[in-house]
Amino acid sequence: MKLINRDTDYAIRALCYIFKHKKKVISASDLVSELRIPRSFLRKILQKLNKKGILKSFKGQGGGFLAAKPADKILLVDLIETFQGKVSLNECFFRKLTCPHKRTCVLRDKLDKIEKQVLKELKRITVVSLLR
Amino acid sequence: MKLINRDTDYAIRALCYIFKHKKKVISASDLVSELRIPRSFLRKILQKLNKKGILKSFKGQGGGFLAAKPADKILLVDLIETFQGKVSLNECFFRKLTCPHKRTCVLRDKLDKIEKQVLKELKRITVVSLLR
DNA sequence: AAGAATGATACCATGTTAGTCTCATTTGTC
DNA sequence: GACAAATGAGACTAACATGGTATCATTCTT
Ligand code: FES
Ligand code: FES
Repeated sequence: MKLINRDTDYAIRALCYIFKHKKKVISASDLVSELRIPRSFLRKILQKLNKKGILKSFKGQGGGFLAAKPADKILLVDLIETFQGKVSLNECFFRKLTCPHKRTCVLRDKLDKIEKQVLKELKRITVVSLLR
Repeated sequence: MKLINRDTDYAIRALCYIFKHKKKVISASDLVSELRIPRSFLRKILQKLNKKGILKSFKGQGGGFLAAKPADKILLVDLIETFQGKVSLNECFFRKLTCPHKRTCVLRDKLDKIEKQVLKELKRITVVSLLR
């Protein structure tokens, strides 16, 4: 049961590197040799970060990526949702249909509470807070 | 990202049924027709609960299962760990080896804190609290 | 001895995760 | 303009996890 999968993890590392070299345009190649992440995989991740407006991309020779917003505006929870979908700890299994107990289910209630706590914490973690 | 998988979910339903019919020995067949869980799958789950000392089993004609301890002594977290392994939200991916940053990693620190909170909550939920 | 139950365990189908590959497009430099 | 260096888009794949099935052995009651 992992809160963070590999895509998210790599995204975090890439972002940290990019923020540590602010102002310079960083290419996928730079990141590959620095972070030792498989090239194609990393490229997919960078593209996604670009689409989400977290990075800005520049094509062509000398191109690469720049941060599109300040590090303290990038929340961990946004990265998680970008690569793993909504944080949802409390999906009910009942026959794959909408669960008939949804309104009254005690377990659902309790897990919802836990989810809210986790979400609150995840929203407090930004890329700045990971830069050490 | 689910906190509870299908095995655990089924285990909870089975336990609730068993506790609602305390004293009677409940066979897998009873549970199958009541809960509409695939027979073989449910049997595997019941066996595991037995091995873990949460249920007591009786073989032979008229056999089945009884709760081995009171409902308020069965913690949700125990069920989760029985079927899904230790709750561990903060596994680091770094090259599948022990991570060189383990001591200093800021992210690890923050996720550890979240994990502790979740664990604390999960320990407060028992089967009693799910019986409504 | 027969039948009803669980114990143990191997097997299988499907979905998810992590990763690869190819080709198209854009851009800077000569 | 040609070419090389970069990203964009998206199909494809290998390995693993999840959810479920099937089989045979063992035990217990009658
Ligand atoms: S059983 Fe469906 S929401 Fe709880
Ligand atoms: S990078 Fe390995 S524990 Fe954080």
